[in-house]
Amino acid sequence: MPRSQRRHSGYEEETRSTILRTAQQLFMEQGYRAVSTRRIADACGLTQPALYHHFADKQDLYVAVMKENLVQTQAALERIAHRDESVEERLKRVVLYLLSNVQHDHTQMMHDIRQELSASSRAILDEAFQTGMIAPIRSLFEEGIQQGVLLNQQQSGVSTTTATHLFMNMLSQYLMQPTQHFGSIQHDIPERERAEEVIVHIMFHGLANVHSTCHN
Amino acid sequence: MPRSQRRHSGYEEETRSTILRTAQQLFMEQGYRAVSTRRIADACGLTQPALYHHFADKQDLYVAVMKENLVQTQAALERIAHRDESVEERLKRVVLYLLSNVQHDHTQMMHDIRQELSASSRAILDEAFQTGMIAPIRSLFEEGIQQGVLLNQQQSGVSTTTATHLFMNMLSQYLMQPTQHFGSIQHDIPERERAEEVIVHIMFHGLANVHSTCHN
DNA sequence: CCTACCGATCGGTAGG
DNA sequence: CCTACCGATCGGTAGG
Repeated sequence: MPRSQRRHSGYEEETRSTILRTAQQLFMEQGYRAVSTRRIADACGLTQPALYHHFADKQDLYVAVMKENLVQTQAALERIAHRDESVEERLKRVVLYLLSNVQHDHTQMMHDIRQELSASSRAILDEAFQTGMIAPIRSLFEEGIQQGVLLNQQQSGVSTTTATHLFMNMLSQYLMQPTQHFGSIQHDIPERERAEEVIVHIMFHGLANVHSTCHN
Repeated sequence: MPRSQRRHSGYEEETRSTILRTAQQLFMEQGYRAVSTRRIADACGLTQPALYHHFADKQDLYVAVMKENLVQTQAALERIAHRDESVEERLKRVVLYLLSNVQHDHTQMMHDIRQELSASSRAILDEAFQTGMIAPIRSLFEEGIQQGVLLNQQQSGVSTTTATHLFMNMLSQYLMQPTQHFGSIQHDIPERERAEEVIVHIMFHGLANVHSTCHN
């Protein structure tokens, strides 16, 4: 349907969602500080002051972007969690989802939230991050423990929360923006397609040779 | 010994090393873009233009900081690698060293190198990073394979380079700057003191319950 | 949603 | 190593 048939408020909503979508991509790629409000506006075909009709300030826009991102992520992760598959299989799906749909490096997001935002914005995004990403993944680890396929904290010394953070940290390697030619580092990450196998395998079985460690 | 007894060139060297030390700490904590040259100068008790007597520009300072950092890291890691201990034990020492002495979040450094620097600075630091951090840790993984305690790439599907990057990524969780009150996230990372046990344990043995997975 | 503009701050230079 | 200053860019506002 052509844009000219929409009402004015429809225009506003469409513009707002364009800004959100554009800003999300830029913030994900480059982080809060490196993305100026003018670059966001340019990418939307707007002037920079126009952004301030839709969002109070840059922080407000960033918070809105991240909240929407995390709400979508939560829905997707809970859909994955309810599949009738093994915990291991579902964690692989989580990796695949996060790599393809949530391209935001989780350590960069944590850095931005902690270093660039006010205490109130920080509190809002902390909540959304816990609920939208940490909790759904952590419950997969907890389910693995209850099923007896994963060691509990007394046995392994690792809480499900720590396991979740470590799990997500392992993703960041595959989320970094490739650059024109970063020499050997880029060349040294050839297994992008099998990231879910690698990460979940290490998380479950590690790299030890069982013939030398399993029978002690 | 009082400063007034030093020669002029001694002054210059001392100032240069003060700048390097100060800038290192600030860049580590906050990243390239968030640290202005004026803040570095202020922290050194200098005016901002004085920095340009010692370094061509901000990038040049950043490169010098990181190169020095990586040279020290390489020396320390190679000392650890030559100890007469198991690969597992030496990897724990690597974790402890990196957490206490190289407080720079490795994903933040990669981000800065890729996003903020010119191609030539990028090439220089890529080289230093490969030589100073990746290579020493990777050779520990390779030694583990040769000793038969770790699976090789054919067996695990994970190259030693990938293992090294994942290993370092797991550190970032413990390297993030704590903030005044970041709610549950800060509270959810209580095992800072045992980071080396947790990380190396997962890297070797994973979290699977061996009674349900080892005999398949 | 635009034009026009603000003060602040950035990296960097001139000149001594 | 300083003072003084540059153009560029930042986030944000005024006024329509």
